[in-house]
Amino acid sequence: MPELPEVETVRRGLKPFILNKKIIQVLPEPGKGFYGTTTEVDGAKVIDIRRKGKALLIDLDNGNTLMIHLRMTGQLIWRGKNAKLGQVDDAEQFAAGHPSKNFTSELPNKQTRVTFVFAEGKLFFNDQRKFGFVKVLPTAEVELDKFISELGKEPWEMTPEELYTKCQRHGRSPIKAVLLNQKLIAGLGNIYADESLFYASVHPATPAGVLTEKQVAKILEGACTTMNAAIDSGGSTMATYVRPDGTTGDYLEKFAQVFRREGQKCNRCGAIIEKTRCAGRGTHYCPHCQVVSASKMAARATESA
DNA sequence: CTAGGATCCTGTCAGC
DNA sequence: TGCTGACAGGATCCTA
Repeated sequence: MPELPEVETVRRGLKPFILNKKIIQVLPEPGKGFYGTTTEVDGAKVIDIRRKGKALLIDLDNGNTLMIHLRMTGQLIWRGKNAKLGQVDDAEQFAAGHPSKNFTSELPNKQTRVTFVFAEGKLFFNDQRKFGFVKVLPTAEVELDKFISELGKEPWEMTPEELYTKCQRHGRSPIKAVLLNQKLIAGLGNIYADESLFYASVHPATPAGVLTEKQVAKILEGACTTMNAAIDSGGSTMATYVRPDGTTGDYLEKFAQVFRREGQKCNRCGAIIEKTRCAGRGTHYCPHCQVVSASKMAARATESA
């Protein structure tokens, strides 16, 4: 799950709990995604929490930074020392990232990769698959990290012209593949790529090179709009995972127009949303609203002939 | 250089 | 019930 809005939600949500607090001890599970030594972390105070694309950066007062990437199934869960299990208590608990029952179950568990012990509580880094990681870096060298240094601009930092140029350069790639490439544009994952393309009424398989500047601008607008909406609604957190009646759900229900809505009606035109495979990923779209541009142009040519 | 596919890992779900 | 294969909210590595 964790795309830019979820990582931003983690950043904002963790701040009140760990900013200016001391990590008494870090407890990594051996071989499970902690790169560094515990002595680089133990006893250090958190002085800032930043985000670059989908990477979370926790700056420490000893000159080191914890770079955390949640990848597909990572989660960060704060349990205050007075937290009561199963109780949604914003003052004592915070959970965000890949939504799962870990949000409300006892921790650490089998999926816990790293535990950060504070006097005020514990921060758990959980990951169902082992794709996520925590890496200790000198703060001064964060920008040199390969992932960070090659990261593209975030949608709101980018002009439509810039994205259009990238689309031209990768003209034969489906537009969805361009949107998923963090080196070209940072922060979009499978959900927001699909949602942005729905917003712009562009078919995910459209070769990036055939898109007009206007279409690219609309896609960029869609990325900004859908991700901002997700950040505003809290992304995937415990609050959006646990419904008021105590059952669990998915924050996607609140705003997704196409993602995981295959077989349901398009909110715009009523057609049935379809799911296919594009750029190696499950891809959702409305077959009526989102038509491949190339075929659109061909149809127009036929009409005028 | 770009484009496409395999791959890392564990869990879940659909279909026998 | 148990087995099997597909596939998953990400990114990298390898090949052509």
